[in-house]
Amino acid sequence: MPELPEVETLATDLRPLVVGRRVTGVDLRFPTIVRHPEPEAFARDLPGQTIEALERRGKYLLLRLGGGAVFVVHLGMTGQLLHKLPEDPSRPHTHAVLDLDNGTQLRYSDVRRFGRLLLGTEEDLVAARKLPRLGPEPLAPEFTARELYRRLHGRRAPLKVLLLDQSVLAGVGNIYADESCYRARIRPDRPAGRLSMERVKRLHAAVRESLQMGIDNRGSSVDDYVDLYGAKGRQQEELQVYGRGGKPCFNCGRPLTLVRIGGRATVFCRRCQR
DNA sequence: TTAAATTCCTGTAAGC
DNA sequence: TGCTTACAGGAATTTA
Repeated sequence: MPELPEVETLATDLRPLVVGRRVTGVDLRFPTIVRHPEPEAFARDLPGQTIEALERRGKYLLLRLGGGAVFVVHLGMTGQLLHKLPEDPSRPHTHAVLDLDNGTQLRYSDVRRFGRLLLGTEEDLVAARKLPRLGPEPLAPEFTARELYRRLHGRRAPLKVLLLDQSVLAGVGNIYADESCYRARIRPDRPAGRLSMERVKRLHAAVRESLQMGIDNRGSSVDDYVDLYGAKGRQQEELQVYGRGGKPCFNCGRPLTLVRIGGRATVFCRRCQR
């Protein structure tokens, strides 16, 4: 599923294709995928807008338009954004198609429909509770181990739960949370607020390395994730623990433990992670 | 404020 | 073979 590295890959590929382009038409085939404003207003207001910049924030894709407006895409679990020509066949579960002024199309498909499309100013979307307040960007230079320590300190929830909490840290999902804990050699069920500064430093480095490796490999395609052109990433081949419950740990050979933490499947090594 | 539980959604796979 | 059921999970929402 799309997490920070997958959305970053999409943003990097998409930027040169859409920045400077004007949206000439919107075909909204499954209107409820639009969460703000009303689908009718969305389909009416988006055409005519020019995409001036494209950014990633956490797992969100922000396409900045004129006048302070922003077109927001969140892929949920199975959302896909594809760059196509009008004559290309339409995949199943294509919920929205944007026509661009160079004759190409941006198509959004999403089997489970956990994703969402938004349109408005960032302030309005936050005020309407459609765009949550996100924690820091894990890869930003100003995000330090001390900052992570401060955000975890005093919290009683398991580390895994807080790594998944987008208001604590933006962009980490189930795959990279498990991979980061393994890399840091910390049990994901440990109360986050009791970790020593030394261990938080290790965690901080592990989170950043796990995410950067994901970006370098163009994302993990464990479920439906594909890039703009429908191609899979390579990071799923590098995963150490995610999806490997019961299989041998690559470090010590012992079977990896599968548990549920915060309602999420969590895999870790009882010997290598303490 | 924090934490835990529930909900949304459908394709896939396991079990009978 | 064909049916039922459990499971996958990001994040909003509800409850405690």
